[in-house]
Amino acid sequence: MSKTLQSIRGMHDVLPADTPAWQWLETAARELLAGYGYEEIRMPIVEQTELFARSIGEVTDIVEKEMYTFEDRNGDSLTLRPEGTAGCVRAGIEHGLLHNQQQRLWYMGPMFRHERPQKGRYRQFHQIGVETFGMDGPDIDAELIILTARLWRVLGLKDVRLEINSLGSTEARAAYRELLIQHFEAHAEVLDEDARRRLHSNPLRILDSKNPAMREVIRSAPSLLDHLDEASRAHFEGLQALLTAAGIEFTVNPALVRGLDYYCRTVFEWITESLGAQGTICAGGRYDGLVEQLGGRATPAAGFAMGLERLLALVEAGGARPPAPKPHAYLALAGEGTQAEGLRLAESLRDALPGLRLVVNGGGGGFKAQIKRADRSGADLALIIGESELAEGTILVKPLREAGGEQQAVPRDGLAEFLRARIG
RNA sequence: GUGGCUGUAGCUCAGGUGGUAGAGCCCCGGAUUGUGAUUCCGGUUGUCGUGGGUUCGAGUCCCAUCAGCCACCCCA
Repeated sequence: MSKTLQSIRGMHDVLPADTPAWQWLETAARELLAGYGYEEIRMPIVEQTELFARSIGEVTDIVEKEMYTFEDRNGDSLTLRPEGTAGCVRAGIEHGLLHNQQQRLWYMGPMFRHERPQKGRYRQFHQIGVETFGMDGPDIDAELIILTARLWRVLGLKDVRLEINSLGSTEARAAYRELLIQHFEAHAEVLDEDARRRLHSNPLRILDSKNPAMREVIRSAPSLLDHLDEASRAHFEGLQALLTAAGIEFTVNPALVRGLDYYCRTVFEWITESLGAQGTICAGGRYDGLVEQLGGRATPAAGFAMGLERLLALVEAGGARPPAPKPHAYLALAGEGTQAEGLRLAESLRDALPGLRLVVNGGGGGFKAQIKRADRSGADLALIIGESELAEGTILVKPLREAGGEQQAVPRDGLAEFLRARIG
């Protein structure tokens, strides 16, 4: 007795009913990124574990408990990528794309995190990542945000808002962190269990707490924005001016922190209220120190990633239905000798009409059944060859969608021309 | 990793207090010889997530396990 096999928890098949939506989203993103001069890069989905430990941060949740890590046959520790930036930087350093150059790159593909699945969160999920290198001004931060805003327009997304913040330089961020820990330690008696746990792992997130008992201690905490270094302050003000000039609405959220250690200065998140608890559809920021940290020459960098499952869920929630391509025609073949003739005809039609979407009946079946399949296929036309058409050298063309459409016999030699006018 | 809810035909779901399973949709066939989506008639479909236990007997009770959904945590 064989047990039925199923997919791994949190890893889902994308079925034919859903692939049109995926392709629509992917195509929209691809075209938009090309329009801004971004080039695609493709990396392996497996990297040395050390790469992620060194980039994302040893004490982050991702590295501590969410990675799919395993031993290669030769004993190396490998990991299924939990995000794309690390691999992209590694590839850029390895192939000399970054030193003294400007790059605008993007990639798309699956990422893996061993988390408890819930709405908008899966163990295998898909991201489009965009990374820029060699540009240190707020202009490129603004470009990244502006292009995502355009993508939302293309996709018809409405319920999204932008939050931005600045973490300051790596040094300023570390100094502020210490200040914050001191502040909360001084008021340890009012901290709840969550906050105590986060005090040393992620003190900035305590600012996010909704616990009313902690409202006062949070309000009186030092603000990150008051402790920015001068250069970061200028950078952040520059970004805000550029966004305003571009007509992009945003709110500054001083509590916005990204979970990955490598971020500095600008961070941003696109958030929706329409998806439940997992409302971040796109997030990113600047990571000027990462390239050097991974062994390259110091190179300014900024980027973001968007979650495709979440984007698609949002498109769905908004009621938009990406179109599924239907066949133009369905070829029904009933009777002696019609199969060979049908296949030959189909190939000659494909030669003459490269964009033609034509389904040839397979698996036999009676006349009635084949017409029925033609209807089910969604095709506009049924092309019918029975024994009498075979003898006459004609094809019966039957409109399936247009009201009052009459079927007509078309000579075989004229069929391609006849169809040409009817396919987009 | 923690918690709540759920798991019956391909799909959506019924199955009071235990007595070995149903509906709709879908699919297939038929309603005069070669014509779909409507109508009528007929038909197929299940180891009731899995494994134990209680019982004369469990879809129905108990335990475990797997999976899904939602929330916490964290994040795209």
